Amino acid sequence: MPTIDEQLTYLRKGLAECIREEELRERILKKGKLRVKAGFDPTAPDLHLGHTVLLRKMKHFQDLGHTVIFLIGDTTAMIGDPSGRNATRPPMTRDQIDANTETYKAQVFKILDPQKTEVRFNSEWLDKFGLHDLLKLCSKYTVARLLERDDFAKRFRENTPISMHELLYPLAQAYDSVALECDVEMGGTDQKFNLLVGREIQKDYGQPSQIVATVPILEGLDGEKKMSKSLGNYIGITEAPEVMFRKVMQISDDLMYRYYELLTDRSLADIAGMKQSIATGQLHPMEAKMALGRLIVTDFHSAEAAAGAQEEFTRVVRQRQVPSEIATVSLPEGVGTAQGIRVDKLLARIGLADSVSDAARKVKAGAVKINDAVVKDLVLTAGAPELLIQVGKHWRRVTGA
RNA sequence: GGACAGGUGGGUGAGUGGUUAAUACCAGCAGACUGUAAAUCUGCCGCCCUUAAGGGCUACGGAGGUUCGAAUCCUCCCCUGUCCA
Repeated sequence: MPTIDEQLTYLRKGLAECIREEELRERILKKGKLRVKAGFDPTAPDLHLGHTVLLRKMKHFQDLGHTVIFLIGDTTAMIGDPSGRNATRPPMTRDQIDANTETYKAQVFKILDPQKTEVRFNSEWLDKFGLHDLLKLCSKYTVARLLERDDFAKRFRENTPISMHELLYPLAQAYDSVALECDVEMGGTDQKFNLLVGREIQKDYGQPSQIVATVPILEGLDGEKKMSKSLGNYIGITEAPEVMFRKVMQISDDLMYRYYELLTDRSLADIAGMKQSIATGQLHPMEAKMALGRLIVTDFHSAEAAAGAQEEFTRVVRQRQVPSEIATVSLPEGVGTAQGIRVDKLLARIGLADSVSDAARKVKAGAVKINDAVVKDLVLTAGAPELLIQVGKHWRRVTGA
């Protein structure tokens, strides 16, 4: 067993903040096995690398023998965390939640140890929560304190609406910690306020205050906004090796170091050294980025898959050769005319364009290649048994022409 | 309950009767360049019909109305905010 200092060093690495570390030390020494919670929204079961920053850290707690509680906020999801735009969401059916939970498990256990993980739902206690309970909970906190939260403060200042139930979100989340008797709650830095409310509320319910550990929010592929599915700047952990690898290669050099730090086990010293080598020209940034791609693909697939993904990237992207795997579709109905095949309609039908109009625009822009020749005419007259179509970086093979 | 202000395309945000499918910026897509990095440059950026020229439809919170013509004017409704009670 590592010493307490070694344990703390292990846990601290990659944390944005730990409130408070002394308490964490004491708690570990006193209690040994801690209960570490993090909450997840049941509406978004598709995990991406942004989520894995937190999951990796949770795994570190498990590595030291602690219990991780993977909390699915099925009831709080009806409120929606106020940082989101749509404040109220329709309730989900039990079936939907269960299905999403299974999806979650399949993904989460790529990182977490199932033996040391409790999967829980906050409907377990929040569904029984009556007005009396709610009033008691509300009496423990003040409006002024709630309005300290960044986004509430901003919206209040800018006179944008804040609905009553949104104010309840941090309290409900805090109560989860009471119900689960958490020792530690983890979340992204954007969760800091909610996590701190948990500390206060636990005290009011006669429990020791949880330690709050936040992880940085991972920037998306654009390097600006946080990684999210709705922004489309994500790498999903169930994506194909080739896709993951290509997406990694898309990120900027600056972002690469950040990804190394938050998504791999490379030490900070290592990363600094790599940065230095690149600055002096000893290491090509592309090599470093490909190494990152291999690490990430290996985590979610395998080393072989990673090597294959890199080969594919080299062949398709760098050498501009035809991808080894191209989706094959048969020629859809209604795209043929007496003169030939209507390329715009074809592209729209097989998903290479958003609409027929969009497809026509792409053809006009010279972005469409069929059998390696740029398409200039909307009507394709040449009768080939098979069409190899390329629109930018998207490919399709069409049979039955 | 009263007075006032506002609701425009994925986002921000112009536009106060026609020449506006709607300025600009961001995002997005495609092309050039390249390490499919960044930066830069170019084109595109509602839907449908038409090989093309061109045509049709839908759109500025919702519903009506005025007008040859409305995002722009009027009425009612919905939503948001401010002030008063």
